[in-house]
Amino acid sequence: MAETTTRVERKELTRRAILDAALDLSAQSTLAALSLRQVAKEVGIVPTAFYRHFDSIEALGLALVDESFASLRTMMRAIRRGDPSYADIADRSITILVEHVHHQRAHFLFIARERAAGPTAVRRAIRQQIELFEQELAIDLAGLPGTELWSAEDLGVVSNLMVSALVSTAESILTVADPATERELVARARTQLRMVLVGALNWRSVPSGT
Amino acid sequence: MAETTTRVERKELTRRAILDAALDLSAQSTLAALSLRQVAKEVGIVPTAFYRHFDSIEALGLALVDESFASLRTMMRAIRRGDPSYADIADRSITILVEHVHHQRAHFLFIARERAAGPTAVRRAIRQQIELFEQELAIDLAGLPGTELWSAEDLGVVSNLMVSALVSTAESILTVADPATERELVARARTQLRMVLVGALNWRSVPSGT
DNA sequence: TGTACATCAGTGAACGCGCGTTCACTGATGTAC
DNA sequence: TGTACATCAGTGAACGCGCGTTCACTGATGTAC
Repeated sequence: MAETTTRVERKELTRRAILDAALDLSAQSTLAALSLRQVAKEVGIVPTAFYRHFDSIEALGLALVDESFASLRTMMRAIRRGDPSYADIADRSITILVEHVHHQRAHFLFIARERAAGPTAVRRAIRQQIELFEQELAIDLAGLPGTELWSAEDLGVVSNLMVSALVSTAESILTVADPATERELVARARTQLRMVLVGALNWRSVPSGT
Repeated sequence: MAETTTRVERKELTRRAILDAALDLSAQSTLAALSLRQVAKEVGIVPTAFYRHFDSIEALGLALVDESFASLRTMMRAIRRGDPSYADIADRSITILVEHVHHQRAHFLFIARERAAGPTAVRRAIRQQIELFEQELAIDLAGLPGTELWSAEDLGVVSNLMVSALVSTAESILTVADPATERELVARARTQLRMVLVGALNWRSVPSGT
């Protein structure tokens, strides 16, 4: 029963517990409606001890944004690995997205929610991260065969559309419970990403009125 | 200075004032963080008078969902009018969307926010309305030349993708202040909708591995 | 190794405040006759 | 048209509660010597 942890380690444990509790509790409505006292109670500390770790709920929210996108970046790297053809990049993106949505469910729920409803600083941080995500996807697209002549503008248009579809798919997956519906969603998302790539490769050659 | 309004008319005026105040005040964070007392204060009535009009803030929220989508349906009808070619339907959809986002800004902000963060009943109501919107778009698509052989499934995939892009565009427009950036967003959205249509018309003919 | 002092995560009382909701009420408007 | 009664939107006091934040504190852990 000897104490095996240092003071620094125990502080970090409490910090983690606060982050986890906030992620959990904010799911019931939103960060904006979450009280410091609820979090403290859930963690099992006195309300004032909260201040040893964060200045405010908003500051806590920014830390959660960082955490959530760290897991997204891991996902991005997984998609980028390997040597994907066009069909691959659609398949791989969706497969890995679905896997991460399940594995990091709380983080994805948090982002989906606070993107639109969080405190201003939190919303801004999330938008920045999604833009970054889009830019990285544009770089990936630039490495694919057939895109050599695309402008930076073209790449941006396509990656933005793909990210919109991915965000929308992730949000849909978060709201469905049964696996059958989810499989349909996933199949639809796969088709959509392929359509976007096909459309992007063809659209300049199509007369504007047809 | 004679009273020219009936009791019923005055009650309706107060109800409107409550809805407008809630739409306005909830923009500062979200419906979940909005108090009945704030609304009452803004309207200029005593907190308890709120109950003469709504059972709770959540009930008020559902009324706002109805209102917001009524304006969206007006938009849909505007898009559906006329005899659009493919190029037209993309142009017209974006033009009318942008116009309505400006004109009904508060309603669009409300939907964007509460879709992810509102009380459960409010979220569900919003999702239902967006699905309805998608289904109506699928019907419109079915009337366009070139889609005769598409299955209901195909129509659903395309309309879902288009609605995702439109929702994303509307949300982006709501967050940008300067007209130049907005013009870029609009141009991008136009290109995206055309790409989707081009992709949808071509994708079956493309070998899956290319 | 032992001692004296510093650090600091967590405590607990206290504060003033805004919250949703109850209740009995008021008085202008509406209605029946 | 005039009167007596019913309706009901809005009032105002009161309630118990959870909120964020302040403050002085405790006592285990860490550090200097």
